[in-house]
Amino acid sequence: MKPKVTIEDIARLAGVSKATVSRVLNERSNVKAETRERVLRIMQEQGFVPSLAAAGLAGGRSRLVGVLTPPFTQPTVPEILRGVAEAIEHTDYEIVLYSTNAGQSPTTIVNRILALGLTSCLLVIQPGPLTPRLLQLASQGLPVVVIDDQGPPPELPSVGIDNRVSAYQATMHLIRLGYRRIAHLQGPAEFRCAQERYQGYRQALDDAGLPFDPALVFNGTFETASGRACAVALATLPLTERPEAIFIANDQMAFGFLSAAEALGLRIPQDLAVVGFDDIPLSAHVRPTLTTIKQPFYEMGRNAVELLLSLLHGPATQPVAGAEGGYQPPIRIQLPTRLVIRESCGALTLHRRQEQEHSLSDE
Amino acid sequence: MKPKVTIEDIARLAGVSKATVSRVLNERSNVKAETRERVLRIMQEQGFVPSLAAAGLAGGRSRLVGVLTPPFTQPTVPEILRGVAEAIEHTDYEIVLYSTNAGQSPTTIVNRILALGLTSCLLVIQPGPLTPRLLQLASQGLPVVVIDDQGPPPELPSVGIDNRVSAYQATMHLIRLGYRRIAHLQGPAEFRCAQERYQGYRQALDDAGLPFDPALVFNGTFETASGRACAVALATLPLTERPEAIFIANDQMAFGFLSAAEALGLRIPQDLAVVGFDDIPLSAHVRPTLTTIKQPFYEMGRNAVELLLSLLHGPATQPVAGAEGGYQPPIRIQLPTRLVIRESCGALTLHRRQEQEHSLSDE
DNA sequence: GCATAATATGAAACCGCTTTCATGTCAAGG
DNA sequence: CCTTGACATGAAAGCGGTTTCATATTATGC
Repeated sequence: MKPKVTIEDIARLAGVSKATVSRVLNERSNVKAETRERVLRIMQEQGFVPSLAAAGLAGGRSRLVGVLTPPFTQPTVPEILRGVAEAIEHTDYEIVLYSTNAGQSPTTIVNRILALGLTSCLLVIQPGPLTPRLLQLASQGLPVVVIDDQGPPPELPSVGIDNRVSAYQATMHLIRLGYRRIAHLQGPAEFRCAQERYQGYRQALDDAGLPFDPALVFNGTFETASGRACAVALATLPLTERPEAIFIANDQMAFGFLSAAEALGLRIPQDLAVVGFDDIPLSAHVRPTLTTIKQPFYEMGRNAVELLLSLLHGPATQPVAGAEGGYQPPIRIQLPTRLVIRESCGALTLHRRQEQEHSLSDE
Repeated sequence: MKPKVTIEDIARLAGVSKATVSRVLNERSNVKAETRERVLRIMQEQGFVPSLAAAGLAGGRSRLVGVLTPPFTQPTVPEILRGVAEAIEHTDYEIVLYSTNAGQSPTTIVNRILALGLTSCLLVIQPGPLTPRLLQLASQGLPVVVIDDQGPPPELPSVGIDNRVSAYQATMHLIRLGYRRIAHLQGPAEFRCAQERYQGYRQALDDAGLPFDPALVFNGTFETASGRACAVALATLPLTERPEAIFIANDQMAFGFLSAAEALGLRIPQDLAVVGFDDIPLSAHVRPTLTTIKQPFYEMGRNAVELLLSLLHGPATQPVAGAEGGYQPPIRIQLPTRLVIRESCGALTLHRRQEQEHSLSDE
């Protein structure tokens, strides 16, 4: 291996001290233009790239962003990560990836990450509740940005969507299509987003003056299997009690629902309209294709990085633990979602739609 | 932020020197058992975790594995990465992720990675040819493992599959189903795997005594669009010249083919049987579901990490540049693939199959 | 023309750990 | 009882940067 070019080499070649080279490196203002030029040229010539490790050690802060992710096979993750990676690319930071692959305790992982001292900030992609440890660290000044879920009061700077409004739109879409008995398959209660989506659903019913029937709300786990279970449960309902449509809290469950429905001879959307939530890649390919709320995962990744870096550079990085005065809630970036209309909601089968507009006007 | 516990703190608390603590840390043998115990206990109590950054700096080698990947949205990547992440988790290494998101030159990226001095080894997920720079570095002793593609003679230690044999199986499967005119949509020539798959296809035809018709080989780019283009090209062929089946060099193109075929009124598998290659998640969900060769991506990731670490620890890590004597080709781990039979090849529609065997005998 | 401030640069300490080299200790060997 | 090692440990020198503090240089004001 060729010996690495160090700051010392550059200093010698440029006839200056290491300190000056370091200043050039960090774009400090107090270096004579001429000197800077020379140093930069030499660095260029020598192909010098400063060691992140050394810089981190010496400077006390590092140029590494720790990214904590669920397994990549969770279908929303790759897009988010793509956004993260792309945003990082435009900076001089790098990504250290901590995948919570196995079922380790998140707290353990977080501890390990930080103790390693590599990264000085953290990007957490975590659907579901945050660990107390993370909150504690953040309150101690660790820059953290969370993608996706958020505890009741926003606890950490985060990037996400408005689940309530999005769910409202999804449900309202079904209502506008003329469906009146609309079921909901919700996510697990510990997920904040599951609750919010449920609320959006309720609100839409209310606003449309539709009665709410608790029997039409099913509990899911956000996993495919619970979608299947829900379809089975629906199919066993007496015909008169069957809903005409269902808003399913994520696409993963919707897939399970779709496949079970097919097996049960339930035609989608003719017998039952379905709207999902997420718009992951598969959603455009299942049969029938899934009408769903598109989450801007890529943008979420990008925005999260930007937010994190602004936190890092920004002034207010030091919310002293326990400090009371001047509390301001953590920044939350809320990105817009979009309803993607495909086959499963029945909107594309026009004659059907017209029928429904009739029945709507009856109201 | 709480002040980090350093090796010095531990040393003081244990009443030993930093050097001794370091020895314990690195599991050197020459520490009295009693001392080791004490130090370990104190480290435990203090929740001490050594700084990777400092260790890397001081030791000249680091515990960071650089992983160079294509964008995560390339569908084969997440599974590989999952394998990588899981394998890493069992070690005390961490992953630094370099995603070649934008269209930057790979050489630039590689240079940057190494110059950063963070990582002392590299895992390259790169379909397609390797950059000369990478080869050069590897020959200088940088431990590198490549996943997937491989230049004509294996140039670097790598993990992958036997593309030739797998393609052979795919094609042979079609042949066994009774198809005789079998087309091939191949990947771009600069991809080694594309060539090998083509060879496997040829070989299968030969072995089955089927004539090879160059007009039935189409050039693709491994992207969806070229699958569509191929379907269009096929559809314009006079009926008599149309193939009965096609082996498509990757699933991505197969999807394009499938969707275009549908639009063109070409029924799969009745009018044309299709076999793909990769078995990415979508493959089980497109309509018709895709018969394909399953690549063990997850295992590839795991094996690559293991290979890389063994290279790192192993003795022969120093192939001095230019050294001639005792050359041994780089290790290649070849993982088995599997033919996954789904709808698109027609094997599942039995009656239909019989029909075809009839029409076959007519020829 | 000289005091004073602003600007540019260098010397050296330091970040947390590894490693070399020196030192100290103790058991075996003569 | 005194070597001779083997073993255990400590002191100190880095690793490649950053940062503080001091110093040298130049610009500014009166």
